[in-house]
Amino acid sequence: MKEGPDIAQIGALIGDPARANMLAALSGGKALTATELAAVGGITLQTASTHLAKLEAGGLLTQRKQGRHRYFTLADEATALLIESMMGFAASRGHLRHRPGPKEPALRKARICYDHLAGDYGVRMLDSLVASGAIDAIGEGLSVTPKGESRLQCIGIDVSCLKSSRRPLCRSCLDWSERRAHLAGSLGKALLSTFFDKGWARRAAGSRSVIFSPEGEKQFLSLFPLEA
Amino acid sequence: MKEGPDIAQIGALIGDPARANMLAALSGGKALTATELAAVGGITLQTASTHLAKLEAGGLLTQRKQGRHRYFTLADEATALLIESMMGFAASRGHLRHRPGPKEPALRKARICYDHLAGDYGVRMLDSLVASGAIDAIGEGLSVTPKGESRLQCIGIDVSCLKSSRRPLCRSCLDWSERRAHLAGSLGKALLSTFFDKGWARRAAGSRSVIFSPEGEKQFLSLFPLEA
DNA sequence: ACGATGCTTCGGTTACGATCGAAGTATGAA
DNA sequence: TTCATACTTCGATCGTAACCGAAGCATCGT
Repeated sequence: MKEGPDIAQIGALIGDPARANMLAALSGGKALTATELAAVGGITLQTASTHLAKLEAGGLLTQRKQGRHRYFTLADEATALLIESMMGFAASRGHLRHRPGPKEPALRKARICYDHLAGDYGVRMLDSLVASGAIDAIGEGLSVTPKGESRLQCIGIDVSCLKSSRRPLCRSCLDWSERRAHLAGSLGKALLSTFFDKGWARRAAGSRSVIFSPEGEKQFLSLFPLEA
Repeated sequence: MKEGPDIAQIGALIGDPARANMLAALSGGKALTATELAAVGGITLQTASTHLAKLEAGGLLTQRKQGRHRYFTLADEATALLIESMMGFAASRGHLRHRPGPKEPALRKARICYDHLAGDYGVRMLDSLVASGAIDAIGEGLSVTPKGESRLQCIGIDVSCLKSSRRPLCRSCLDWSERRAHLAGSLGKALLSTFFDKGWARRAAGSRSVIFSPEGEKQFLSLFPLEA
């Protein structure tokens, strides 16, 4: 049976706890240094260095050096999607990292997934966009309606401009905490950046959580109401 | 960093070569016995037994005993999708199982992916269905048009009947050999069974290849022509 | 030039898990 | 009952890879 691609290699790469923690941290979309990644992996810098070298050789990471720092990021969106889909799968099988206790409620509420909004708020946003007819959900796919295009324009997002990029405009991404889809793709990214720009939300310090300001939360909830 | 689901566990499960080979074999959709799986993994029966126990405990497999045999299958479609998406990812990073030589051309041409058709022919089928207007491809999603529904009726597939099942009708599945989408979901399954029923094609003995008869190939190609 | 910081490489230890031989259990056939 | 097949469990071996201490580069600040 020497046919087909080798799943075992990438499986083994993701299969080490230290590496898995690093990848999960990087799926927050931010570039991190080797030292930071060593911390999230719970290992020393030397060990982290060898791990990172393996991940890079395996095509999961890219690094760029900047001064005396080395910043690591996930290789591309496909890698981020793989990590996130494995998280969804693991959650569905009850493989939780420690105890299934209360966990981080803030993380379930709103967090970053690569470059877009996930968690309860991410799912709510997509639900609301679909319910109001701004996005068409056909089968597994999503597309922006003309109505939605003008509505997004009001929020300050130029959809036609996003369309010209090579990256898909809308993509649905399975949310591991909600087990439902939220909005990814360039539109998902644009929406989240808009929230940041308007000061409605900000990233938490050392985590993937997204924290809304009281005013931002009010705006967000009125902009994306739950269907009646 | 004790947040979120544990990717490392399933990563490690898939990360062992013997287990990965077993899973790849099972993603052919057929139930296999422990002895058969030991063969594809290249290990003894005892070792295979412990591997299979781990995979089952991890929620990747289910077994049902039948007489003195034990038949193993992938736990569900989500598992099959995960395996296949990892294959796609591995292929995109050039992780091939041995040498990237000529490989199995039959496997690239047509093979089973869980329960539907993949490979060159699988991709061609979806392309043709989209080009002829039988299936709408919106963003990442697929849906059958009224026109397509009547056309499929002629082949002998009752779409409205398939719609009533809980499983999604159309789903696109990334093909690792072609690096393009082919048709999965209940419609993909129905199409492949139809080909089998009509005697157009059959499964190869110990492989995931699908072999078309000369007559079946002719019918298939005329039914799903390439766009001009 | 000097030390400090960020990271890699080397060497050696350690631990985990994959592996198989042998023995044990279950089902079916004679 | 007896033997054969299909599989699991036990026990022991062995190899690999994760790990860290220490030393080696590279870059920056002063």
